[in-house]
This record gives sequence, C-alpha cells and structure tokens, in this order.
Amino acid sequence: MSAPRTARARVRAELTREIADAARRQLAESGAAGLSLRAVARELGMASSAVYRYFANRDELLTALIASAYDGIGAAAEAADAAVARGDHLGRWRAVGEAVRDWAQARPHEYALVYGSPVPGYAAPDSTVGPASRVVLALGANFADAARGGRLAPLAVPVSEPSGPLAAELAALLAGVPGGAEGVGAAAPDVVRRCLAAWTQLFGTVSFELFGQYAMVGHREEYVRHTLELTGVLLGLRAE
Amino acid sequence: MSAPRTARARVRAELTREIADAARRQLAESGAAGLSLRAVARELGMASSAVYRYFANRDELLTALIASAYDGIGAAAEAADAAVARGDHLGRWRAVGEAVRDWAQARPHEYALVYGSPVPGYAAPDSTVGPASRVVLALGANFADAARGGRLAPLAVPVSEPSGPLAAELAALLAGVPGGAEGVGAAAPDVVRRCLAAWTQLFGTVSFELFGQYAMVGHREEYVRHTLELTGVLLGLRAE
DNA sequence: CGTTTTCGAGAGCAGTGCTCTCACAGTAGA
DNA sequence: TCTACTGTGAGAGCACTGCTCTCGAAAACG
Repeated sequence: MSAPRTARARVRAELTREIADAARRQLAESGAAGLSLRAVARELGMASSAVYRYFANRDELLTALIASAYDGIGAAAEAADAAVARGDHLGRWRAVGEAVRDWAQARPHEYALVYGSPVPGYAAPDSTVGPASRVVLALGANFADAARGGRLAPLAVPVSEPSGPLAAELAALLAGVPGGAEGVGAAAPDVVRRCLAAWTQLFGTVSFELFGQYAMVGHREEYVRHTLELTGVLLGLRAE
Repeated sequence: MSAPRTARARVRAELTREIADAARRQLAESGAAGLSLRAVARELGMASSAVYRYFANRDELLTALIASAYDGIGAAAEAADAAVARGDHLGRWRAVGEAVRDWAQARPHEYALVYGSPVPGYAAPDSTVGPASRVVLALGANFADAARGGRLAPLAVPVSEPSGPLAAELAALLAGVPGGAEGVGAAAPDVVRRCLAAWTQLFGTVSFELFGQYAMVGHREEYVRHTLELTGVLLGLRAE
C-alpha cells in the first residue's frame, strides 16, 4: 500500500476503490447473492469486462468487501472499548457489545457477509484472519485485564475446568491478545473459555436479532441489552 | 395433506416430493445460492418449465426446504430431549445441544439455509414459524420443568431482573411451551430469559463452529461440548 | 523514437430464473 | 359415452448473469 508513483498506478488505485465502493452500495441493496459485477460496471459507466482488470472474479471482489467489513466491525469494537475506563470491565463489555450490534444493524448485509452463511464455493483467504480477530481480541483484552487485576469474579457455580490438550491450547491463545498472558498465570484456560463464550453469545445474539429469530420478542432492543448484561455478569465481569 | 383421491393428484404429490428431494440433494452439494431449478429439472428428466407447475418460483422451493430443515432439526432436538430422564436437566440440555450440533454438522447447507444469512429478497412465510420454534420450545420445557420442580439453581451472582413490559412479555412467552407456565409463577421472566440465552448460545456456538469462526481452536468438538456444558451450568441447570 | 505493458470496449459462450404458447392427456359433467 | 374443461409437459424466448477472448488505443519505459 505504498504511494502510487505513476499516474496510471494512482488512477488504478482510485478506480479499484470506486469499484469496491459501488459494490458495497449494491451489496446494501441486494445482498451478497445479488451482487452483480455487470451492475457495478454499469453504475461506473464502464464495460463489464473492464472490471476484470481490477478484480479477477466475483470472489475476489467479495474478499475485498469481507476484509473491509471485518475491519469496520473490529474498529468499532476497539473504539468502543477504548472509550470506557480500563477498570470498568462490565462497562467495556457492554460498550463493545452495543458497538457490534449497532454496526450490524446499520449494515445488515455487510454483517451477514462475514457472520452469516459462508458463500458457497468460497473460502476466505488468510488475509482475512487478522481483521476477523479484532473483536475477539478486544474482548480478550478486557477479560485478561480483569484477571490480571484480580477483578474477574470466580464462577459462582462449580463448573469443570477445561483440561488436557484443550486447556493448553486455550491458554496458548492468550499470547495473542493485547497485554498477553503475563499476570494471568494458571487461570489462563478459564479466562480464555469465558472470553470465547462471551464472544459467541454476543454474535449469536446480534445474528439472531438481525436474522429474525427473535420475532417472538417485541421489545427487542431492550432484550438484547439485557441479555448482553446478563452474559457479562455471569461470566464474571464487574463494573468499577 | 389429505389422501389424494384422483390418480392425477397422487402423481402430483409424488412429483412435488421428488422435486423437493432433488433440490435438497443439490443444496447439499452447491449450497442455497447454487440451487438451480433447471438443474433440478435436468436431474428429474423434465423440462425446466414443467417444474414451475409444482413450485411457482425458486423462493417457493426454498420455503419448502426451509420448512423441512426446521422440522428436521426440531425433531432431532425433541427426540434427544425425550431420551433423557426428565429430572436430569443438565443432561437434557446437553443432549439437545449435541443433537442440534450433530444435525448441523451432517447437513451444513440445510443448517445454513435456516440459521445463516437470510436469502436476500426472501421473507419466511408464517408457515415456517411453527417448525422454527420447536428447538427453543424443547429447551423451554426443560427450563420450565426445572423451575417447577424447584431445581433451577438461582443465579449465583446479582443480576438485575428483566422489568416492566419486557418482563411481562417474557412471562407471556412461557404459555407457549409444553407444560405451560403453571407452577413457575413469578419466576417466569427469569426462566424465559435463561432459556433464550441458552438457545442463543447454542446456535451461536453451532454456527461459529460450522462457519469457521473457531479456526483458532484445534480441539473443536471437545471445546464445543465443554462450552455448552458451561452455559448450561451457568444458567442454573443441574444433573439429577 | 520504438517497444512493451496496461487498459477499455465489444462480441460471444454457457448458464440462470421465468414467461408464454401450444399440444396432449386425465377428469368431470351432460 | 361424448364433450368440455383443466392440469400438465415441452419448447422457444427474454433478460440477465459470470467470465473469456480479441483488438485497438494509450500510457510507460528504455
């Protein structure tokens, strides 16, 4: 992503972005399955075949949109987390949850693109795993901070700890989160499983709301807020 | 669904089923977006236009597949629940969870059709809400049974109860579960919110596993089992 | 300057959902 | 039983899709 040196390279980068933008607009209207390279070309007033100079095929265009969606949702989560006092772990969780939820509500098709059914015959390339983990890493930092400060409440009911290779594997994941595993010690597998559970609950809730599974609940927004709070508390997060 | 009286009606019902079966087969191979009416027609050796005598359009065919998927997953959940001792509430939860997970793993595309992104421009008709609620109703029966028997452990941490109209609405939902709200009393909103949280966590977990979000976890099946157990215990379910 | 690379446009292929028309076969009423 | 009706299958056709190929022009490079 260095600065384009020739005029040609500059206009190429610009056009690439314009195509992606038009595709995103069209995605918002018709969804992933309705995304048409020809329609994108029409909107930009160019021949459909010319688009193939910039994206080799539809999947490559989808990949660009997927990466940008992961980045957008990850940035929203990180910003929300950063805006809350470091020690208010429940507040940080709530903030990240609301941010993810609001982002999804504002861009349902982009959200569905990354957290809905995988596009058939399409495998996300490795370049998307980095952006894809930003949200869970933000959640993980919160849990790790709480554990480090001794402020992660013990699970109030007897639950078997993860054991054996699974425990080792979970503990190893902590090395990837900002702040790392220092100061967490033997609690690492427990901290990571709580984080993954929270992460799963968050996206399960957001998806269910967005995809219409909560049709039986009338006060949906209030319900979502309430259930996220419940999850955070049950998993040991506390306010300052 | 009465018995067809004329020969024509009989062969019509049969062909309708055959078309749906062929579509399901094709769905398993190419996913929802790759489901082609023409390919279905080819497989059955008939003209593509003839299929339209049985399903007005692609969406109607999809609706049939969606309904049958909901029914299949609901039946699997109910059967799993019924096979466990009524008083073993944690065991019932575990059984339903595993059943849903196994069903999804065996038929990923059918699962994605109902719990993945909604097909764009397609709205599920009312005829699918019945089958769609079978799983959550099975879970609800378990929670309600536990509450009735005084065996739903109180949440071990202070969590604000749902209040106001949301609480009333949650309580009202209990009327729909097998066994009803009798004997649950004032705990109804709490029981329902726990059930919905469990339901969300279950499908969040199954979807994340199926859609590849757990790529960082190597011992995935063990992890899924562990996290479902954790959820059940945290939400107050106990073994006999 | 000439050569090479890059790019846009157009035609074309194979496939899609869906509609329309037309001929035929099964059904029901006189 | 004959007739009118209705359900059904086949075929042609429309507008659309992703994608490939070729060709001429323009920009970049030596």
